[in-house]
Amino acid sequence: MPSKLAAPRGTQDIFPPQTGRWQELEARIAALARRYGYGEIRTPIFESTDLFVRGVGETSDIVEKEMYTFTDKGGRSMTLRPEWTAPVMRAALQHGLFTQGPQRLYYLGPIFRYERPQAGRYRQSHQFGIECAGYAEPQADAEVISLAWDLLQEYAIGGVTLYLNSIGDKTCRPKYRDALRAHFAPHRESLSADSQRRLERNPLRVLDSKAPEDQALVASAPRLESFLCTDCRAHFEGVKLALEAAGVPYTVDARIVRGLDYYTRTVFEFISDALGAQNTLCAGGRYDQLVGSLGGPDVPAVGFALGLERFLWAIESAGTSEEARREGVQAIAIGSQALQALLPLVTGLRRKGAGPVFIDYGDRKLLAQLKIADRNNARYALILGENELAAGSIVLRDLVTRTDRPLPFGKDTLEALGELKG
RNA sequence: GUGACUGUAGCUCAGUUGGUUAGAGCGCUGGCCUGUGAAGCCAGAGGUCGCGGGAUCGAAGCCCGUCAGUCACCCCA
Repeated sequence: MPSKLAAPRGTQDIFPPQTGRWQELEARIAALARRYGYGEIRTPIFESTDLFVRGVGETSDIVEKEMYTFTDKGGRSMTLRPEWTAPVMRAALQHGLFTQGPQRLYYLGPIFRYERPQAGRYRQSHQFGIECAGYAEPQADAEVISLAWDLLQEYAIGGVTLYLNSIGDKTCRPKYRDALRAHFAPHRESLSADSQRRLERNPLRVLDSKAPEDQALVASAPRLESFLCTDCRAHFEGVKLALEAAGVPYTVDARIVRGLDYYTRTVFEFISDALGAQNTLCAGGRYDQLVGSLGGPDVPAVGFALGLERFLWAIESAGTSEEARREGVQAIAIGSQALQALLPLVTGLRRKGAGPVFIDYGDRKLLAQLKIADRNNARYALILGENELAAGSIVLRDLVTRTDRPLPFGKDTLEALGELKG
């Protein structure tokens, strides 16, 4: 393989028919977002490095080791977007959107993270997500979750569980953090190396450790639930109530803590059992402090991000994707004279936009061209050879029923073919 | 960043204890079956056996390194 000219590690080239599946998913996402009243936002693919350091958090893994950072010719430090929320909030803030009341925005596009690729994880991947900004009310949390749920339902993706938790806010979380430290510190030597590191940086993350030696201590750790302040508790109850009203089933899981620093109160993940180790299809939460930390007013907000590669993977393993149907026409000319005569009809059919029109220019025999029609998944073949030219006719062959129908070949042929669709 | 496994034609893979010009299927190109499709027959193109070094009379098979891919860890969409 010419490794020198291969796509960079962790990126992929996408071809037909796979690009068709992407287009279909993107179209359905746009329609769904619109039904919920969300409008699309597009932001630059790179931003000031500082935006992510301040927005996502200095101690997050994204900022610590996963950013694609470069210096531009003006000596500014720039970073390829590793996540959308900070840029979206930056853009809304910059253009004064928050002075106009609550905002419902969705986005769809690539993100970049410098990680070792594996199943369901890439260095360039694509996310769909929404941000609902301006509402502190729990109904907004449920709305966001409900939209994600609907998308999963549309594709009949089974084996998905919604895990829900509240991680408190700036009044109650510090107390819980201290309690966790107090709980783990005496046993720090028996914790896994990773967890010992987590204990210093972000004790909450010890809770979702997978290391077997940590499990006993994790199980006996104090529950965040008992530390939630009354406001957070009320909010969490409100989210549950609104989810029940929306008919969205959930499972409360105290171990959901999320990796980004900006989350407050509600956090959630949609986990699929059809994927590999990277089984989070969609995740998000509330981030009431982010806009303020970017230098804006206090704007409460909630959102999620969904990984499109993982979503397409889940669709594939759910077997929800449809077989490619035969569509369009293969125009077949036998001989250069017939080709010349057929071209206007081909152009006419293409301009009518009824479906794909294929044609082979290679001076091949009928048999060879029918094989090409098969490969193109054409529904019909239009055959023009010497016999037809002499008779002033053209043969329309239905490639599914394998039946021929002669039609007069002339000015009216295009109209006669009007009913051809798929 | 760590670990395990893998790396032979466009794709999927053979290649037997190291031994002469490296194979198959599919795909591609051309031909045949005197113009009717997932077919058959014939022929052809296409490979510095990931790359570099080493030991050997001799390496696609062994040793070392390196790069890439896959999966997993960390972490996350």
